Amino acid sequence: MGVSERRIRERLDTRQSILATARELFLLKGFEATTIRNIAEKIEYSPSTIYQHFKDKNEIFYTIHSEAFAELVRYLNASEMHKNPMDQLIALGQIYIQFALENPELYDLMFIMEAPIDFLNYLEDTNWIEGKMAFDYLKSVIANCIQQGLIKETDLESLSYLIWSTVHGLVTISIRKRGLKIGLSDPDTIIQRSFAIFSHLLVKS
Amino acid sequence: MGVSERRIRERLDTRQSILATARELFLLKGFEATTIRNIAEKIEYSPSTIYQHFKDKNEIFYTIHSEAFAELVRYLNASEMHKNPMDQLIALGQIYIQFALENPELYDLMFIMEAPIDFLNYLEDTNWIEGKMAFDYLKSVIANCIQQGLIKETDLESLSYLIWSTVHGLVTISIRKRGLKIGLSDPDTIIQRSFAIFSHLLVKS
DNA sequence: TTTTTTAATGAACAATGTTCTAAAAAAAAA
DNA sequence: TTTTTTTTTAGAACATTGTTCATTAAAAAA
Repeated sequence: MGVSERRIRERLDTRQSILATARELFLLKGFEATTIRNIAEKIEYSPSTIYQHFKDKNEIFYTIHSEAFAELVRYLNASEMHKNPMDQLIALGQIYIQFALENPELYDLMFIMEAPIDFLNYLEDTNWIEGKMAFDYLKSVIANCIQQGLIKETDLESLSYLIWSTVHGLVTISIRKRGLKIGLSDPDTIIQRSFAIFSHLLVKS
Repeated sequence: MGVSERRIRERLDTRQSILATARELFLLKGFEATTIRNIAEKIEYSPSTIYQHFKDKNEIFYTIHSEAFAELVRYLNASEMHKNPMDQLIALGQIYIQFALENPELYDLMFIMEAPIDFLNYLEDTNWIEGKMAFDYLKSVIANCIQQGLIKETDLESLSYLIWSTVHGLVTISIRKRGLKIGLSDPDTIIQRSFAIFSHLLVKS
């Protein structure tokens, strides 16, 4: 009797609709303004039902954060068209920036906001696998560059952290609204130009 | 009759005690957990009294943010012991990082949190003078480097934005707890090493 | 049909930022 | 000194928030 299968399916459906609604509201109005009651109203359930699917608000946004990482990976995969690892590394940076500028709210959730990390801490989980995997991927590309003598640097971890930090810094100044407020012309343009300078520094090294 | 002077002085005193208490609680428990009622209780006034001195919570934290910038400037001034502008630039980066690691909550407030910028937006003020002045200072040092031929780069603004972004990225990954969670050994050490690599890239360019 | 399991709800709680009206205190005027 | 005016302070109240818990409704199993 496929009855229990149907119930599992139904449970998954409401779970998905919670996530979809949460994401929609989040992209529209931000984290704080996305309330449990708001989500509940939209999916036509009571607020308490949501707590049958998620421990708390943090878990909802941890889940959205995880899905966003899957999207980032889809973006980054495009870098593999380059056979030269140095070209791939530059492409990686550009795509990362592109993702952040096209999805500023999601980027914020993934790399700035506290909610997802708070949920990990609740789980007493010291491993942020989504971030770890992305960073490991970056490291592997940089390792290829070093191996082929395109970059002269032995400290793989520090160099990878530097490169990640640089693109992260470029986009977060803009995302957290510090760029516009100091009279920079166009945020996107200056980010691109700055990254171009950084690329040259790396290639020439 | 110095009575009105005394009253002005008293007003300033309670204002200062609000700020001191807000800062203390903020450093101890963070932004959200620092409530108006909490502050009021500590200074032995009612919550509504606080609203006679500040429009809202954002203004309180905008003010703390401004004071923190004064502290950052005190840190950065130490860089002027270097006569060579390239040395000064490197020192500037190191001191900036030092400030961020020694005052992570304040750095967060200054460069990541939304409260201060929200207050500026409420004022319809498009100018973030604290940030603008700090960035202009950085630009002037970099301009000296370019002028003396120590850096070959004509786009002053983009280069300055790159350098700021890099140190900002280095420290914010750590401050927003993304560093520990990907299995990096010691956050402070890797930040220092990454900045050293970046310095070399800059100097060699 | 009855029992058991599951799902969903509504009311309630404690806490938040903020506002508004009334009271208390202080200063100024008479 | 007494009265009036101004300034400060307080207290209650409002609308929201995340979250919990006892109860009800619904569905499945017996």
